[in-house]
Amino acid sequence: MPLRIYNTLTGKKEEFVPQTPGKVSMYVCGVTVYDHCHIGHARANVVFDVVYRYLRHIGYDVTYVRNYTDVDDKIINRANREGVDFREITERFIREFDRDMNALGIEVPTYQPRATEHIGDIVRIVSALVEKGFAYQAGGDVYFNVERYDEYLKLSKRNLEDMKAGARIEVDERKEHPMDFVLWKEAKPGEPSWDSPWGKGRPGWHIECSAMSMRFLGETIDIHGGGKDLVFPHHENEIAQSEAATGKPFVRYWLHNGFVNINSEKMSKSLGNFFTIKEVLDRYEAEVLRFFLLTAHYRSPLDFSDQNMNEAEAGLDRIYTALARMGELAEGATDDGLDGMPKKLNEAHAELQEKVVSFPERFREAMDDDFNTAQALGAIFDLVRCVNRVVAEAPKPLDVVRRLLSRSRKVLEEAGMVMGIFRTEPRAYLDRARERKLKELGITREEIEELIEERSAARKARDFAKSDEIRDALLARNIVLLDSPQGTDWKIRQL
RNA sequence: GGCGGCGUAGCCAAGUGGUAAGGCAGAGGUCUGCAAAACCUUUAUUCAGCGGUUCAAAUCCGCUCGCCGCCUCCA
Repeated sequence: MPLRIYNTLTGKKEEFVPQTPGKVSMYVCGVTVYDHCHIGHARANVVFDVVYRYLRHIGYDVTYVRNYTDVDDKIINRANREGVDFREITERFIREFDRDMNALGIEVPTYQPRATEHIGDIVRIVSALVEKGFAYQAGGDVYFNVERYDEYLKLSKRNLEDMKAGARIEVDERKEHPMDFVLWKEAKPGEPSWDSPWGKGRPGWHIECSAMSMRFLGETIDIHGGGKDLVFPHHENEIAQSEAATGKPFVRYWLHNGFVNINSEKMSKSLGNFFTIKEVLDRYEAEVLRFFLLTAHYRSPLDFSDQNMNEAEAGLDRIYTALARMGELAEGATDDGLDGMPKKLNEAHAELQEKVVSFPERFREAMDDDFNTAQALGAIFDLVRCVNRVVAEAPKPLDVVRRLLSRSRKVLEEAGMVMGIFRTEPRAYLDRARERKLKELGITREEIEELIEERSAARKARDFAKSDEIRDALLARNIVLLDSPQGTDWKIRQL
């Protein structure tokens, strides 16, 4: 099965065929660096990180560009408000963005250009558009004339007449058509500016992405991604100005991720219903947020709530716990020769063998179907259940079983690499998650272990009243005890 | 007003023509001193509603209801 991708431009899932065999060029619209990132930004970046990882996983050589928009009205406004140079704002939020992305385990793209580093490229494209008659100067501004470009609105599938009818924007008198958009903006006194054939000014919002995409990836690229809210006007305008300038298709596959919602409403700055990445990472492991973001298909809306995050945490915990067991039981075992293994296995073993051997294919099928991470997670849980079953039946497994467990861990970790989860050594993850929660609960590991010791002694003496008293006391503080023949472990109660 | 999307169990969520993955929560069981964890069994004769196409529909078509998004900065 080939990889199939939903293309916003055609409105269909299409087989993915890059223009150069074996190579993929991919551009994703980054953030405007004027404020903290919220989990909507986290989603977009996690989604395209998984796309990037998966494409490489299946053998493509991927060149991935993600920009920083570091000149824009909002940045200037903030700089004015704080009374600082705009670069102070952009530097600060670029650092924050990088820190957030790093925490989320987002791979660093091949190139991370900034708009201000490409003013020359931008001016060249705008000049070409003016020369070709697609753009016109009005005072110190340069506008793109949407009526000259026949295919305008092909991405968002609207038409100019309807847009005019529903327009809520005040129309600038100098525009030839109300929908014309600015390519180059004249600088007001005190604003950051660059020299251009039209005087001092700065780029309009959309042109930078065209310029950087062409600079690093060429005039036609394979994949361009971003949030659904960028379809219009941002990506529509990128297409218009790029294709008008080069006469070539700009992007072959357009990908757009759905929003993160709060109570079914889009999370956004203007509604004020957003959570920053940092806030969320104070409460949850970064992998929990990543896992949560991957529980739904990337194009679907995803509701952020405590309950949903807690469920994601429980799910990830379950997988990590199983991985830890696999690691312990399969220590030193090889995972060779599983396919021709003798049929002397019992039912549970046979099921595990079947599941583990078929897992990579199931995973790939899910991911090939427009990066269906929700389905991929289903396959992961399915395998985890089989593993747990085998482990529950045989605490001291035979060599063949240890080989099955070793392979299980291997295939799960491979899948985890693609999704950017299970990146931590399982015990280390579980310990860290526990420590974080202990702090919240105001109890220490030593305290718990002391009480467990005390309880073990009571149990040995068959003083169950005391034993249960200790257990209940811990439970009241949200510590759950897990007894096993190897001793007593503990975990934090899911709330 | 224009355009687009969504509605699958108590909750989250896959499934786009062949008879409903998975997770969480719930119930019963195994294990346990009792629990917890884990495992086993179980929980949608049915996919918002109504019609239609088809041998066959959650999946295609039409209508109705409800929710959401874009059309203004937005991941």
